[in-house]
This record gives sequence, structure tokens and C-alpha cells, in this order.
Amino acid sequence: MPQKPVAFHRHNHSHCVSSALAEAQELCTERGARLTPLRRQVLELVWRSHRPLGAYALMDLLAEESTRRVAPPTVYRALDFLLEQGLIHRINGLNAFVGCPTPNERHQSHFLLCRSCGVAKEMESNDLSTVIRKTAEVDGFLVESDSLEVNGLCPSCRSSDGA
Amino acid sequence: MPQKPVAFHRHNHSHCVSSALAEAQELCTERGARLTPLRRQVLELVWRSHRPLGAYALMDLLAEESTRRVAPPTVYRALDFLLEQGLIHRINGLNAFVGCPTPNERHQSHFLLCRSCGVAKEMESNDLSTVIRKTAEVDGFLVESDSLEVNGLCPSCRSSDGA
DNA sequence: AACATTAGGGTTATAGTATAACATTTTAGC
DNA sequence: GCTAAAATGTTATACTATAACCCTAATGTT
Ligand SMILES: [Zn+2]
Ligand SMILES: [Zn+2]
Ligand SMILES: [Zn+2]
Ligand SMILES: [Zn+2]
Repeated sequence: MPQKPVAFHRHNHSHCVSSALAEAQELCTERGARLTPLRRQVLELVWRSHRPLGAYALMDLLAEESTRRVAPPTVYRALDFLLEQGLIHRINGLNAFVGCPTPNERHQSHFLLCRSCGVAKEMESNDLSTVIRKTAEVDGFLVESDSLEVNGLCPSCRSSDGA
Repeated sequence: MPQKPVAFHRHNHSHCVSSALAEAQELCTERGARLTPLRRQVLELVWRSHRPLGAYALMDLLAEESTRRVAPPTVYRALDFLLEQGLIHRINGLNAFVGCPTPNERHQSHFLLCRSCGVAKEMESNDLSTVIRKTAEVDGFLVESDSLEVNGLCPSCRSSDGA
């Protein structure tokens, strides 16, 4: 029976944000990485919703948010840091970025992307990575990373006829 | 035991090109789609190698090839047509395009991408699509399309220490 | 053949995404 | 405080993609 995971549910979203920020801080401290105010702010903006956000949208939000005008390199550098730390993922098909709910465990970027509401839900199945690696091995290919983007309709949009 | 599929082999590449063009012509005729000289030429250039090519690289090749100066919209329109017909795939992670070896059967874009030699090999396993769909169903997600890009080392580069 | 209709392509301008290169500020270790 | 390294600021530019408008070529009808 199909389930609605958090990103596809109505839920108390402020909890997502605060726990994501807390966990990010914890991980960075643990790793000796510096979650600076700017980086934290970008992460917070990314977590505003479960929808992937583009770099320029983030720039605009930063400007609104804090009267802090940032140029593209600034936001891209913050995004690079967050990517390196596994705190966000990049959705190539959308040129956009979304928060990772489980940054503590290293993993690849596998997402369900709803074309109707725009919500991105990370697929947390390990089987997927295993199947990918095994399929690649048949061709003698050594996998270093992979990225899966699945487009379609989330449970909510599906039931409300999201066409 | 790992195998080297065509794209990762040394092979008579002119055969890839000619058979791809022939099959494209056949499919388009069958479908009432028009494989115009420009579209055919772009497809031929895409098939020059098994490496994904960017739109602007294709523009440059067109210019060299035929003294035919084309502007971006021209090449993008040709690429759009080829994508619609399933004759090429887009590699989002590279902003580039590569020929499809099996355009007769509709399928999703699943690729092995060698970071050393740049060759792209399409993964033709159906199991992969099945696993993806089933995994998505667990979340109640209706899959419409998906895209998988696997980065790493092809058999050749792997054995010659492609780091 | 003349005509209308549609699709393909040419052209110009511009939007959207990302990075190079260099200057300045902040931070951490001594 | 001094120094070195890291982070951010700043300017310019590269790379990718599309909008809008026009013209020509192909197709189908009378
Ligand atoms: Zn994640
Ligand atoms: Zn939805
Ligand atoms: Zn294909
Ligand atoms: Zn290789």
C-alpha cells in the first residue's frame, strides 16, 4: 500500500528546517568544517520548502531576506560547500538545489520529482544503488557516483488529478 | 565476467554512424516525421563519437563541416526534434547530447559516463527501469520518466589506470 | 497552376546558469 | 599582534538556452 513520505505530506515544516540546521551544525563541527552565517542562511533558504531552488532564486531570497546583496559567485560558493558536505543535492534536470534529509550517511542523489507541485523527495532505498552498481559491473564499468531523477506525480497530485 | 560493450571497445565506428542514420531514416519515414538535411547532419555529428556533445560544439562542427553558419536556435530545434523522436538522449550532467543506439524501442535515459575518456554507454537493462518504478511506487509516486547518469571509469580506462 | 496552410529554418536579441580572476575581509594558529 | 589560510566581495565574462519575429519550403486543396 502506497505511503506518503514527509515531503509529500502536509507536515509541520518548521521542524524540517530546524532539525536540518541543527544536524548540519553538528556534522560540520564534527568534521571541522565551518558552517558560516552565509552558508547557514543559504541552507535555511534551501530548506524553506521541499522544492529545488535555483542559484539565482536563492540570490533573490537572500536579497529580500537580509538586505544583503550577493553576487553569483558568493551563492555558488556557499552551494559548493553545502554540496561537498552532503547537506544539499543538485538536481541537474532543474539546475536547482534541495536539502538532504540524511546528510550523516554518504549516498548518491536519487530523487522523485513531482511535475505538478514541484516537491522533491529523496529516495532512500539502498537497493537502488546496489542494482545500479551491479548493472554497471556487467559492462565492466567502475561506478564512482550516480544521479537518478524520476519525474512524475507525487501521491497528493496524483489523487487530485495533477495533469 | 565483465564485458566491454561496443561503445567501450575499439570498433569500426563508421558502422555505428551509417546504421544509426539508416535506422533514423527508417523510423522517421514510418512515423511521418521529416528527417531534413539539417536534422540528419546534426544526428551525424552527434554520432561522430560515443561522447556526448554540447549544442555549441555541434554549432562549431556544423560551421566547419559545411560553411553553413547556424545560430543557436537552429541547432536547438534540430536537437529538440531528435529528442522527440528518441534518436538522441540528453545528458543533463554534461549539458550534452549523445546518439541512442536503440531508438526503435521507447525507453528512459540510463547512461554510464567515463570521466576519463568521455565515452557514454547506454545501459540497456530493463531491470533498472523496473526497480526504479517499484521503488517509486513504495512512496505512492507515479513515474512518467526518469534519467540515470552513472559516473566512473569504463573498462578500458579502468585497466589503464584512468585516474 | 494558384492558393491556403503548416512546418522548418534564419536572424536578432535576450534570458538564465555558472565561473574566472583578483581584491578585501575574516578567521585560526602561532 | 603577526602570519597564513579561508571566506567573502567585486567585476567581468563564459556558457547554455529560448523568445520573438520573419521568411522560405513543403504539403494539401481547389
Ligand atoms: Zn541525500
Ligand atoms: Zn505533487
Ligand atoms: Zn536510448
Ligand atoms: Zn574511458
